[in-house]
Amino acid sequence: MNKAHHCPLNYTMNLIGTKWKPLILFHLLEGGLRSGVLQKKILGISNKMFTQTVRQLEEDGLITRKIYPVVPPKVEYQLSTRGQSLEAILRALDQWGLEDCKS
Amino acid sequence: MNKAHHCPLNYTMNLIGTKWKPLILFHLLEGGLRSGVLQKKILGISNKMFTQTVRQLEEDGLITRKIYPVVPPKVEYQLSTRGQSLEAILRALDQWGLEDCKS
DNA sequence: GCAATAACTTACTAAAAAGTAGTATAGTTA
DNA sequence: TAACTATACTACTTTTTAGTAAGTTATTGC
Repeated sequence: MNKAHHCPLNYTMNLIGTKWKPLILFHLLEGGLRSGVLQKKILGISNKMFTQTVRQLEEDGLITRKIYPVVPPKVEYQLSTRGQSLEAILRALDQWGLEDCKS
Repeated sequence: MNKAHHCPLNYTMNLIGTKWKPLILFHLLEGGLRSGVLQKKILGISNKMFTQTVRQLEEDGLITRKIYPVVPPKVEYQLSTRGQSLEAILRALDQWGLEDCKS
């Protein structure tokens, strides 16, 4: 918590209110993924934004990063407990978009 | 819909995934508010960002704007039906922040 | 006729987020 | 020994978002 928040919503949005964060979290809902596989699922993301975003998510404790000491590198990301606790919200946001599109 | 979305979540975030939009919507959940009153509730927002954001929300059909032809001006904002449909999500985001803060 | 009012606009600047392209790593395989 | 691999980093530029400060409006009340 590095900023004052008069409203918890504000706090939440500072954590996940960016273009790519919710998308990455969403794609990890079904389980951990290897870095390259996850990145390919996020259509349109640049390589830079991908690593930058997963780094922030890791710093904020929303995902974990497991490094296998092999060559070429192997890295797996998965939701932390804290990240998992966003599941209902992520699915609700997705569902809302799905239904709203119809109109 | 001005952008391609491979995932409805993406669509939703393009609508409300900014610093101020969710906050403004959230403060309208309890009912319509006069412009000045609403703005004072959003601590830290600049006058420019306030009008700019409510304009976008209106364009996107998430809030309505009622103008009373008096002097000095009187304007009231309230959630549209589409905006109301975000209620569960807004409250969930707020609630999540509240509980996450504890840790 | 001049200040006060509430909502809004505009020109300008600053900061944050995102994109592009190139580079590093270090074993493995050809 | 040179290309290949998956992951990540860096410098640089562009785009988007946000902030500051000033101005506009049209009536009311002094």
